[in-house]
Amino acid sequence: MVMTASFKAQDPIPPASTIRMEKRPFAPVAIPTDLGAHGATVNTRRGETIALAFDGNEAVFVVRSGTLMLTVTLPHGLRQVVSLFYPGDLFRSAFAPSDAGATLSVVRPGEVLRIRWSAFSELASSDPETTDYMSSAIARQNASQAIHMAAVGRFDCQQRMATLLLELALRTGSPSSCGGLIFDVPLSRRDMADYLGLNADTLSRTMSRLRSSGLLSHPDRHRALVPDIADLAKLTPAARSLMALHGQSTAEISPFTTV
Amino acid sequence: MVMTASFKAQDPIPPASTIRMEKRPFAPVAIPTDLGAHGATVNTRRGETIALAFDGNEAVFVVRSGTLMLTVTLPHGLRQVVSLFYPGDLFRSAFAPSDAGATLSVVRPGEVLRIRWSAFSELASSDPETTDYMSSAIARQNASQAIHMAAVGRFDCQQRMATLLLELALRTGSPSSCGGLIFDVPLSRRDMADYLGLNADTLSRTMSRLRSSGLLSHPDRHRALVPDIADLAKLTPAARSLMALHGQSTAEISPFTTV
DNA sequence: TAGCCAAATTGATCGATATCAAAGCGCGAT
DNA sequence: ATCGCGCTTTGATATCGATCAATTTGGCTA
Repeated sequence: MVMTASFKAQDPIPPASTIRMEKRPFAPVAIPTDLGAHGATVNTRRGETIALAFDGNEAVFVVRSGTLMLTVTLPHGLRQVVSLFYPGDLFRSAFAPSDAGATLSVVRPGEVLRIRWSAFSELASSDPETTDYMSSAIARQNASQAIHMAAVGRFDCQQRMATLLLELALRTGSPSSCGGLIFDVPLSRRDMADYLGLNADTLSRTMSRLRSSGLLSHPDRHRALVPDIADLAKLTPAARSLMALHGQSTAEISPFTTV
Repeated sequence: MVMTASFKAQDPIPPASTIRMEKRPFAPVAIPTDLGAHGATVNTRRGETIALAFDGNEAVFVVRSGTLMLTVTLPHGLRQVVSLFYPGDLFRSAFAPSDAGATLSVVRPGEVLRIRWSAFSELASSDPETTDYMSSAIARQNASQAIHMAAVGRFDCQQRMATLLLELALRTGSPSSCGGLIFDVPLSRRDMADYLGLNADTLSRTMSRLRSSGLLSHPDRHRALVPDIADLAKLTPAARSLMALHGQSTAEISPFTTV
């Protein structure tokens, strides 16, 4: 039945209070265990490029471990890292734009499941577990992309840097023996800059500033140690959203004040 | 069967030629005609905010006509228009990030189908037409978002403006009686600026510059007339990608050179 | 261990865009 | 028709981040 519903018709510019979504944590839906039976398990190597199509077929990639990165390169060498894919994330070749020099590559080695799109979509329409997984993964990734968009479009250099670090910490961090959180920073400076829409020199400078203010230290080039994650969170306006998205109960990290 | 497939393992930085996706036009899949039977048809009014949840239920919105806009507003009043939804596009409430002041609002009046997520997902797993529609809409939108990301992250002011204008022209433009393409510009300057990650003043200035160079004229404030779309396309590095995405055969618009 | 190359850091300078402020214009309300 | 408010335009100035260039660091190979 079609009914012309009563929408919440409001003033052109509604009061802020009415426009917020209620808190809706993204309960992670696990990768179906038998998904591996429908495709190939691939051990990825750092720096490797993953072909988006194989045998002319579209594919779906499911990240079991490690991290992938989607990049577009437009004329004039304009390069943008569109998104990062962490364990549990899903990527379909058709998500990459045509004529945009899109590549999927490995920033952190791990295991990726590659499944023919035809096989995957068939499975998704017959197996509820796969359906749920796909829906929730896509929803979570879209929400994540929205935050990333806001960061690149609206944050200043330091806020962007803090956002990326917090994202990495939440996704792959683990408590360090000497207190604080330690995590891999698998991206090169250039990749980070291209992810954040910054110049690599500027990014390096910003990182040095964070380091010298004691928010962060580098045991080695591709690792970061954050003594107090709450201090880092204070630097990015997206802190609350990131925590809602990338998990860890807020309690683990609080108390902190969103700025 | 699990097989550890032979991936296209390449050098850390592969030659550009190997990393491009082959041209893969996004064949639009039409909105299933009987989808209306599963939800409510809503006539949207300009400026109206659409509640993302109703009765505490998640929903899916399918744009039949008009244009919607997803906005996030983070602390400090940082506002970003994340994406625009045109006819044929689909939005699920769970695509909006939590704790990010997300709103869905109407920039161009039209008709939107609102369906409970529970009903929609059930339908999607039983009706192949709906499954296909959902998959293809999401793929197309993701690809579009990737281009938008690159524009905001890497383009200068004029390139971003040209990108938006080309996007609008491709999506909603129609041939004008006096030659050229005419189309609605339903967004306010501020909304455009927030979409492109620019300051509204700067955007206005850029627009004036385009106008005075004859690439564009404004019959009225919310309309634009582009005498030669190819000239506009020359200004954005994303021209080819946009055309691949937002349709119209390239022939209609060529000859143009991508820059 | 030395040597080499790519990546990262750092400094100096420049420029594009943000910011601030003042008109100008359009549109709805009275 | 007039008024008044908000959106838009435009100018003057400030600033953050980009660019260019010179080192330094790190990692790999011989």
